[in-house]
Amino acid sequence: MRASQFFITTLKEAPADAEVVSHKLMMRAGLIRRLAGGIYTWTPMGLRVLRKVENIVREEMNRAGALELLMPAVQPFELWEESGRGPKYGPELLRFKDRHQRDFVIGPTHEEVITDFVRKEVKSYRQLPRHFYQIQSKFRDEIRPRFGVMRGREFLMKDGYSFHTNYADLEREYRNMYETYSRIFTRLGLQFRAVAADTGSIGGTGSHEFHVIADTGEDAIAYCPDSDYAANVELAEAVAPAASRGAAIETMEKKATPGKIKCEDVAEFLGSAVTRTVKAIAVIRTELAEDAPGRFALLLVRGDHELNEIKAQKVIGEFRFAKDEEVEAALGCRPGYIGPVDVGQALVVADRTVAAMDNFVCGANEAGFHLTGVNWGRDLPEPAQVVDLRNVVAGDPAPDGKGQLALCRGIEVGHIFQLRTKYAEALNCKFLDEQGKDQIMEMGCYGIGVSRIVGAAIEQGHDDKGIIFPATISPFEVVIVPMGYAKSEAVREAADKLLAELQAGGVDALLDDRDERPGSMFADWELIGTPHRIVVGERGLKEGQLEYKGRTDSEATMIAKDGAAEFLRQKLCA
RNA sequence: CGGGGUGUAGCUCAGCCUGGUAGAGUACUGCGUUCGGGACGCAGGAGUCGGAGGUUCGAAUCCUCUCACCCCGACCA
Repeated sequence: MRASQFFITTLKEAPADAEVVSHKLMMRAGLIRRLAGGIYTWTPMGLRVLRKVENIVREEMNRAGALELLMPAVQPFELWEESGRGPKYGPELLRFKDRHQRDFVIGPTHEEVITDFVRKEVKSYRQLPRHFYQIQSKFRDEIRPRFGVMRGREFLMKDGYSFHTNYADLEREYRNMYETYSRIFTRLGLQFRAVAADTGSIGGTGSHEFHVIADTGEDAIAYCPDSDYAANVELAEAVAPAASRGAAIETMEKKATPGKIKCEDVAEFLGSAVTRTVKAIAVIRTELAEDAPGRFALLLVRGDHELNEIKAQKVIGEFRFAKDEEVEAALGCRPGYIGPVDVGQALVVADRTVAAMDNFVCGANEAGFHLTGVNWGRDLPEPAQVVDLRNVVAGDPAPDGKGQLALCRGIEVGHIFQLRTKYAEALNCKFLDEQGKDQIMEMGCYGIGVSRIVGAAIEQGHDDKGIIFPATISPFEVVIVPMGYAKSEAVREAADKLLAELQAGGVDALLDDRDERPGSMFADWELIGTPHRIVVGERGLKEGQLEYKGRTDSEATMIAKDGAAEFLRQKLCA
């Protein structure tokens, strides 16, 4: 490829709406351009990267025995009604009507469509197991698209679905995919970690997420440095404290704490520790009738802990945070000074840590006052439920008992699920077994965020000059930068010859024959992140030499002109 | 959806408070000089000042409404 025949649009400054490095650099390097919120055009430069990622994914999926197919982006809404997922998926589904007023959606995922396909095409145990996948644009009407391609509304995804006669075989394929994903992310040159995950709205049981480790990641991951335990914080269990509750030595007292709402402030004001305070979060359980007792509930976590809403939901069902008026109606006090003492009909659910506390501080249900020296059993009834309600924090004991948890952040680039029979049952996807009996199929599903990987790779590989792409996904593997291509016959000849040699050897090379000043060309290619650069100049040519510099090398090195193509081929194999 | 902020040239932003001829840098076009680390000079094209309504002799500037985008909280590859 020659730059004059390609399309290069770099920017000196990133658009103001780009927040994270990968988004800024993708804009600056001209990989993507925004069309609307969370919707991007991939330029020829960006598309090269996307295609390379896609092809690695494809190769490994094929190698693992999965079969590629392509399903429509547009799906009849009927299928979503049949699976029962229509109402649940809700506003994220982009719905529309065709000219006959029939309901359609732009697919956010394809469990329904693939299950419909398989239920129609696969009738016998002899046709199983089967794993189909596709690489296709998805659309999810995200509440808040951001970070460019990392959380777009339209994005490229590899989604695979496997079908089995029994659970053991599903587990086998699940392990196969676990291995395959590990291979894919390794080939992509990413530093990643597989973590146990919540199964979210897709449902099912076993599930792992694959995270690219990056500080800008949207997910928090808890892991144990001393074992292989790793889980999304959404899921990571906060185990019950080892120490049991102490004796009720203090008497309960009401203390004025004017203007002190946050637990830290209250603790400081009272000369106590935050770890002795209890935070009460008022919620409304929306599944219960308006006047049902316990519809209004108080969730208690220690002052320095954070409520885990997913865990809470598993215990008390669907809920939302109570409005100020609702809190006042139930407790006679606005949020800020609420607590679990004397709460009438309200359901009190305590985190395990809170249940083990003694002589603690909490709100007095009276504006401007807190209670100190509060003790379970003496000053208030034992909590109705004692459960794991909070996010784990660094230093918590690991649930596997093998040390302490540490936290890091990650970008979710892959997710594998054991769906079991959830969709097969809803959509009546059956096969005939050896005995000629109808059986529901076991299903697995496996996703990779192809476009997100590009962003994640940049989050992990960049410096102050720009992107540092692994050679496997760089838009070009080698860039040839001639000094005075238009002026010098010798330079032109040498550059053309090297390009031809590299191309003949299957190297993805670009010759920058633009009539630009050297500085701009260097800056452009460092921004774009190509891993290998050859400078062709009259100076070196006189000695029969070219100049080589790897993207992360601090110094350039001179290499023999005649061996340059071979030299680069070896660099690329290394 | 709730809370905060921003909309002026492709991009980054000034001008707005205190109303009076729409600006700079960068990018782009032409010419010349330059040419191994984002060159320089001259000339040029480019903006219904997000949109609508209002106040005013006069609105980018003040008021109202609207739309879009960004940031902080509930989703997911």
